Amino acid sequence: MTPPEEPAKKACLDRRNQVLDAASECFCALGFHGASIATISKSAGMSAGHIYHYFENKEAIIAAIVERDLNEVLGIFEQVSNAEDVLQAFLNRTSQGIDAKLDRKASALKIEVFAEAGRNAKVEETLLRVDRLVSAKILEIIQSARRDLPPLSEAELRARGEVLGALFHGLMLRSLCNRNIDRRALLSVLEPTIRALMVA
Amino acid sequence: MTPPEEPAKKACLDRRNQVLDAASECFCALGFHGASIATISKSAGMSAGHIYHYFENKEAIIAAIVERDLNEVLGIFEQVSNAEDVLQAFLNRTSQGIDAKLDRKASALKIEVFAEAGRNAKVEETLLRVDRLVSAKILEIIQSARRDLPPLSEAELRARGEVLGALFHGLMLRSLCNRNIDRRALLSVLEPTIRALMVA
Amino acid sequence: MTPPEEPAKKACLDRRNQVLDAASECFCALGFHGASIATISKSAGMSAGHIYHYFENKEAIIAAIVERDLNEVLGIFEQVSNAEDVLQAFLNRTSQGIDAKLDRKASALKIEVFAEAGRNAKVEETLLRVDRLVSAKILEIIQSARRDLPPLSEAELRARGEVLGALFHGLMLRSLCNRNIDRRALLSVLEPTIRALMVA
Amino acid sequence: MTPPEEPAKKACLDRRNQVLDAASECFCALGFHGASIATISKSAGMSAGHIYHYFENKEAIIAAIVERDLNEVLGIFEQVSNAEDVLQAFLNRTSQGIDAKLDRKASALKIEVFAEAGRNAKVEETLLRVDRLVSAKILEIIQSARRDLPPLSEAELRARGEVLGALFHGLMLRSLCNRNIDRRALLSVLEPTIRALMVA
DNA sequence: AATGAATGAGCCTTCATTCAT
DNA sequence: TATGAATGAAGGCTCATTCAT
Repeated sequence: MTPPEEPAKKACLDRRNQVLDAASECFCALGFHGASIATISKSAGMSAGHIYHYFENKEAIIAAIVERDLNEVLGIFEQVSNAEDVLQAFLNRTSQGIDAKLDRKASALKIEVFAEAGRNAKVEETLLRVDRLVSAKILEIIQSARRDLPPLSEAELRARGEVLGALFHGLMLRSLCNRNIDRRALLSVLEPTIRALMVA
Repeated sequence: MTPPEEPAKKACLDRRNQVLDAASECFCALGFHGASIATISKSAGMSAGHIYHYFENKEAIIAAIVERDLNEVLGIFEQVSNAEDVLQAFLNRTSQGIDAKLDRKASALKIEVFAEAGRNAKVEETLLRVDRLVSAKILEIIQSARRDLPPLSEAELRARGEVLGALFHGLMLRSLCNRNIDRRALLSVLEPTIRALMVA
Repeated sequence: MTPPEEPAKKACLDRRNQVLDAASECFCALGFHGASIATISKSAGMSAGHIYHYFENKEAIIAAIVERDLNEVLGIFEQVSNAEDVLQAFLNRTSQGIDAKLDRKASALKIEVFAEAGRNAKVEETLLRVDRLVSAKILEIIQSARRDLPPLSEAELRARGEVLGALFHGLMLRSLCNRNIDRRALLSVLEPTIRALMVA
Repeated sequence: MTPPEEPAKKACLDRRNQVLDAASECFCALGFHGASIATISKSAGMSAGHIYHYFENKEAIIAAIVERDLNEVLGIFEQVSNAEDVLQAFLNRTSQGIDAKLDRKASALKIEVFAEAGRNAKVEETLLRVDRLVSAKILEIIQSARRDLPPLSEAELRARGEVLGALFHGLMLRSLCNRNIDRRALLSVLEPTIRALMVA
């Protein structure tokens, strides 16, 4: 009922983030439905009722987390996109990307987001919105990497973007199936694959 | 009056599958938490209480569905693995694979499974067990496709398997982000990528 | 979620009425907001959750009570309307009408209904719907009593109906203000007033 | 710097009335339970916490409003009672009385008060206390109007007062049932009725 | 005087599960 | 085998009220 005002005070924002951090952790461990407001409030060191001073409802907490996480991803792609040699920048980031995707906790939360998007319009909207931005960035990156190559058809360009996306998204799911993925070997397989998808 | 054992058992199994089918549909549309036993029972044309004659609890229904779905996947890979020309068989299946992954409802359920695995030991066990089998099949397939090529190191082989897996798993997530994926273009990008991962 | 089916069983209807009776009592004593579902369920000898097998929600309980009470009133006016000498029948009922209105418990509940109608669309709808029927009956009664008199204009007829209605409705409020109303004296004042409103 | 006592007290009273006005409006629109302290404080342009500097609790706000409203009514009857020709004065006020009673918002609040009186001792006490005063005034008015007529028995006098009271109280309830009451026709029916109750 | 962060109790509602029939 | 009445434990959320500032 009391959504935070525009020029919210720092203390207020801190408290808000405190909720977000606690909720993130709880959602990771228990899922969106498994983590109750009571759980989160306990983890955030705050009464359950007070959480509603910072968020309209549980869904809004989820949406805020989703927004935060997705924007982080968006930031990374923007960095890559701004690099001199985008292909190289992309490949350089890949290693860190792998580490991120293979972090089971983090992946579990991301997967939760995808699952939630199927039933929660607000989450879906956020997911789609940010994904559109990220996808656009990826297409930019591919085109930028192919500066000296003949341009691709729109359809092919988009398809390559989707496959690249699938590759990284898919690693999250793999991390949940296999705890012992060999990062080094993975990287050595991923690199030529990415290179091929971008500049072949 | 009572029919002999065998048919009775069959009727029982049919009834069980009836629940599983109904539950599958409900879970697809509503998620594991969104679909209540009442919902499922209504959809299965059976009283809520009676469902407990066939399943110990809701978790068991989920586990059974996961088991069934994963075994289906396993079956597909076994078929491919038994083909004359495995690479070609794999590529042939890819088109159908794409259709399956881009079915948003079905993907939503699969994703739900992954999310659930993080909190539900039984589901995780099933997921890991079947995934181990599927992964092994994939490795077989790769090796079979490379019959005339120098063998890969264990690590590289596994990594290629993971990347192939990520590719397909990832498509499910992509389907949730983008409703308008161009199947044909996707296939034309996927084919050389898969080929490269298997026989390059 | 489980609204009662059309051919509901008797036991089920009994149980439903059991809730209605308990709720009526609780609402009388505590008001619609003061009486919680827990209170009602305790008073009905039933778990709180089970109440939702008979009513979609608390509002539906309120609506059912309102409906039941108002229909009772409607029935009385229908009886009067069907009498040989409606004026006399009306006057005869007046005494019982007074008793009903001066029953503080019953009046408190009715007043609660009026108050609730201001904020609860479903209750308002029920109140208005039944009141329309009752009002129409009253107009019929007046006209019937004036069979041998010159007809009234539509406006005057309606106004007389409203004043008659106000008289009885108002008694409920009076009963809440004054515990010691002299029924006999009241009747002797009411009778000529009603007579004048109907046949003067 | 601090202003002298008197004005300070006045400012305090003003602030108090500011709360009362805001609360009145909120209660009209939302009912006693529907209007939260937060709602009221927002409407009063004051923090929720600060309201507790002026009122012990929500109940006290309700009681104060009831007191204020009832005293207004009392004032009106006192004016009538002091008029030269009380019957005429009463009839003159009737038109305004009708307007007041047919104001649905205002009536809803009054009804709310009656409902609340059933559960809230403080409200009931106020209601009864003021009603006693008002009733006494009405009896005075009747007697004064009958100056040249034979006196009524105590019981009959009181009964006439109750019926007059019921008439006006009842109009509030009628206004909630029927939005389209014809004021003019109502007045023309009410006038002879009142006249009869007072001087017949 | 004034704020608004903070609490905690309580409310309505849902749902997995059990059990008498 | 089959039903559905019944329970009880949460869960999300609201709100009167308090208190440090």
